[in-house]
Amino acid sequence: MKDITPQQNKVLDCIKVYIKETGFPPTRSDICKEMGFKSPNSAETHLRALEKKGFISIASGASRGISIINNDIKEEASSYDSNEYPIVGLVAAGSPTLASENIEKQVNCPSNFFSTSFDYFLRVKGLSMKDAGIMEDDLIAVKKTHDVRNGDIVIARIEDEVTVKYFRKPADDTIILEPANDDFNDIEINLRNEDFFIEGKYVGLIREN
Amino acid sequence: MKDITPQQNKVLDCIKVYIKETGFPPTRSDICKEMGFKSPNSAETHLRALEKKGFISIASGASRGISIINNDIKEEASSYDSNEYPIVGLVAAGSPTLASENIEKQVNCPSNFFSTSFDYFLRVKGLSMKDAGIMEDDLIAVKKTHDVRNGDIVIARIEDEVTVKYFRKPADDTIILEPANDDFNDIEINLRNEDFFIEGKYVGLIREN
DNA sequence: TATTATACTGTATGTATATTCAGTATAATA
DNA sequence: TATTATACTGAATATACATACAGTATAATA
Repeated sequence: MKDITPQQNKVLDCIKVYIKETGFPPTRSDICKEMGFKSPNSAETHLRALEKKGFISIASGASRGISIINNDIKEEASSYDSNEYPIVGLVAAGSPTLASENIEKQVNCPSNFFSTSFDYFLRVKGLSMKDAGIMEDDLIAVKKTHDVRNGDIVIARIEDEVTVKYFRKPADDTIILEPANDDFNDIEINLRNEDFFIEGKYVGLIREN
Repeated sequence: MKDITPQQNKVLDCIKVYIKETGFPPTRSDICKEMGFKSPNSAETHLRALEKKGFISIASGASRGISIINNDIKEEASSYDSNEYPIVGLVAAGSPTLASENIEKQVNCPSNFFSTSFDYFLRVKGLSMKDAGIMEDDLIAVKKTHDVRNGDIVIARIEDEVTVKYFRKPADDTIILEPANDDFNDIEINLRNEDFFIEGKYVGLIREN
């Protein structure tokens, strides 16, 4: 797949949208209307460029004979609004969370399952968030982000250990991670001394019984 | 959706195949070739019949302006091993659990999502099962069954009220429903006096945050 | 410097295509 | 019995559409 120019990309998008909305591809004239061109040849030349670069195929002589060449498997999956998500189990110390050796298995789940999109499931160890209804072996849907607020339940990494806790930041250089269980104590982190990293945010939960 | 004749079904299939193979819909003439007709009007009348019956839509004046109307969600979903499950909200007293007035919405979820198959989601009210990690507004995956054992979490109906509790049957005519919260008391049911019914069994949980 | 790719306008044309009209025939309703 | 739906052939036609040709202009290569 060769490089596509911004304008050609617009034309390609406009074709995709047209097909999605009508069920059939546009004519040169339709593309002109959508793109604001005044000559059908503007559309024609863009189409030939897109064809040459392998993004579409054009059936000769046929009207509306444009078809999108789809070598993007991801997009296909998203059109059914469903994806495979990894379940991350016991995270090995020092290895990246989503490294293949940490992935327990993949599960199929609609991508819009929770109100917020998410990136993977984390299997919970321990009962430190018991009072928030998060139990041992539950699957937490995690959205990879650094944008967390006070009160959010976050997935954090301190040194080499991954933990799930309430997030609170009372000062610029201090973070407090609070468990939801009286048997556990708050964890106070001094950002100047400790290796601390926010892996993501808790956006949903699944429990298999 | 009205009845479709065998011949109309063949035409509809041939349109679907054509779109799948070329990326755009056929002309009347294309349909004739595929079906062996000798007049474009044969295709035209079939198209108009299919349009009238709601299987396709035809854009007036546009070439290849046929689009398939897809109202068969089940078939699409099942091929991805996925189904629509109802979320049952506040169950109106006296009405059957799955009556349409109780269904909050339908959610798409793979049918093998939990280790046990299930029939619907119930939205939890109250905190009586808090210590079992079941919180207010959680969605419980419920399997309709009467086969419940001591220690199972069951969805039960006492008189006109639906409740989620631990199940225990100490004697043939007695059932005890135990909450998982010290603020609540056990419910003891005498089967000879009370109207009691097991709606199903808790097999999984989903929480949207 | 010449060439090529991009990015357009504007006109023209043959044909691809939808669509109507005129028939024929059969089976199922009213 | 008349009507309507199905299932076709065959011909005619206006127009929807692809596509080629003639330009203009800019930026990027060779």
